[in-house]
Amino acid sequence: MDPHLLTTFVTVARHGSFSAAAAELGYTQSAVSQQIAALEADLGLPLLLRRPVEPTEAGRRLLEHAGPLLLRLRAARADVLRAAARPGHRLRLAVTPLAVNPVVAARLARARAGNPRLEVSLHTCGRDQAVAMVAEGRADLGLADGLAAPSDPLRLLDAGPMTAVGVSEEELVVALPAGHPLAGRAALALADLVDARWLQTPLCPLARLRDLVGDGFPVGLDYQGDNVHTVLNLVAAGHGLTLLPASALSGAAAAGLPLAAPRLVHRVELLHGALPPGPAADLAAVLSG
Amino acid sequence: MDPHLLTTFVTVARHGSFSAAAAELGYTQSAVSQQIAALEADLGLPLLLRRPVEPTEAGRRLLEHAGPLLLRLRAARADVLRAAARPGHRLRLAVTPLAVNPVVAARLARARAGNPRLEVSLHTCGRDQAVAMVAEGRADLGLADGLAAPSDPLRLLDAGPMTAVGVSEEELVVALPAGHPLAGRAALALADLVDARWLQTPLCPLARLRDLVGDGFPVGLDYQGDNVHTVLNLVAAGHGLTLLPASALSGAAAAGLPLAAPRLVHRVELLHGALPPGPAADLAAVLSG
DNA sequence: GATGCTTACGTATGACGTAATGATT
DNA sequence: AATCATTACGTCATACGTAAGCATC
Repeated sequence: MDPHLLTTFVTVARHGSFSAAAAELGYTQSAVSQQIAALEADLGLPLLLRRPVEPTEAGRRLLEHAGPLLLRLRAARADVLRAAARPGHRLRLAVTPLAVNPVVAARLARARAGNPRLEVSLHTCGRDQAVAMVAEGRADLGLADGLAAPSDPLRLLDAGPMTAVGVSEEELVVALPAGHPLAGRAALALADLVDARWLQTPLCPLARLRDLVGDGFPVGLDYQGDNVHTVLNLVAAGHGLTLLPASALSGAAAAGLPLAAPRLVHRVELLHGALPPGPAADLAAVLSG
Repeated sequence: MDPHLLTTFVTVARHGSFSAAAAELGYTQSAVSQQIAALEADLGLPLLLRRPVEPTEAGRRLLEHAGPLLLRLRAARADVLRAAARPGHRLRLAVTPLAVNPVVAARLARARAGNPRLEVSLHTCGRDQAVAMVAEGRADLGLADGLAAPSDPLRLLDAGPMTAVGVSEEELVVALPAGHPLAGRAALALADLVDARWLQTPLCPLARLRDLVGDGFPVGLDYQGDNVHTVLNLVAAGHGLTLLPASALSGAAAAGLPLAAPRLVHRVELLHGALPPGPAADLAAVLSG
């Protein structure tokens, strides 16, 4: 169960080919073959079917473990090195699309005003990627957002010991077309909307909604993108409903109605590993309020 | 960052001695010295101070990562092997002290009645140990209990992909001496008790309580044991209060008052890894109701 | 017959043990 | 002086590359 062999295994499984994996990893075909053979001998089980190359049942289980395992290994190394590295003025933040809300943006401005030498760059990415970037040291801080019950933490990918502190919790609103039959109400209960058509977007994943509330929420349209204006235009055109933080709807093409029950909020959390005193720690302190 | 070297590192750190670690691991002193040197060279940092042998700051960070990492590695291996192993009739359950409540015990009886060949053994241990035992395949199923908000999952140690399903949620009561000034009330709010003295026990860890409710809950007495009768006698004698599932107080020396707010429950979860069809899967199905 | 995985074999790297060296109490 | 970690060196295992073999499309 050498991580080296595990890396090779996941690469082979991803490509469905020994030779392609060998090319990516800088090995010969033969070496990859030997590594897979060694892993299979170690476990006493075949992990891959050949021709076509695809994982066996045991292989699929191992794949489920291998990804997180290798991530944590990289995270451990990065965390140790980061704790020892001398802090700089250039800070990279990994942010999810809706994490930079007015509260966060204002705090960021305050931090920059307090330290003019600070150079900040924001990199938008998905939630798991943000966690991975912080864990692996490719970002100094992370800001991740998501749906949660009030004062409940987000369920983030576990990449080992990492700090996650709540930064803001904001009201969620149901975005729906201006002419929608329910658009006149003062507030909406999610229970009344389980049978409506919903947008499936990374900004409001229906799987998470079902997880929190229960079954239902049929998919009206799947939008693989994180542009709020696009989402609102899709909502306005009747493709489906979605949930957004209230601040994301200012001057929008769609109506936004507060969510009555069950009570859910849009939560933003700040992520970071070990932070030696320095600009990164200062920024983290300002952002977490 | 070879797991091999990581294992050696944690062993050395635990013993505070290269030679003792070498003896435990079956290496020579020299080999251990070389392994630590290799790890330090790989990271470019000293991890241990010598004479006396104790971790540096970087070493402490690595230690935090190494334990869970090695656990997940063993868990991955165990999970793959378990999925392939032929199921037997002897099932080992890792259970935390309060996990076997009347509901669980009744379901276990039902399962045994339904399959007379079933041989079950229960092994009591702490929560993290229970997770580790299931993850590493030293137990077929696990039953873990803890405090949680209603229908919230327990926060268990993450040892990789593992199934955790709720089995029972039960009312919590505040155990207090029969003559206590509050003992006459119908129910109690936790907020009224943050300044009372509390028992610190594995059955009701105050850290978890503070995590869920807020600061306070000063320690009256620390009891390192899991015997409910002992706890109730300590409560009756006025050493401090504690929370227990209602069913644990039948015929007790202390009074038990229902908890009004904030609403917390005693939750039991069933843990298992990959379960091929067989007695283990059948038992899991019965236990999860 | 071409493509792609496996096997055989030679080489080189490195991991451990023995034994000598050095440091600390 | 005794204890314990480090360094030096010899040996053995193993991991990779080259090249030949073999199965599948």
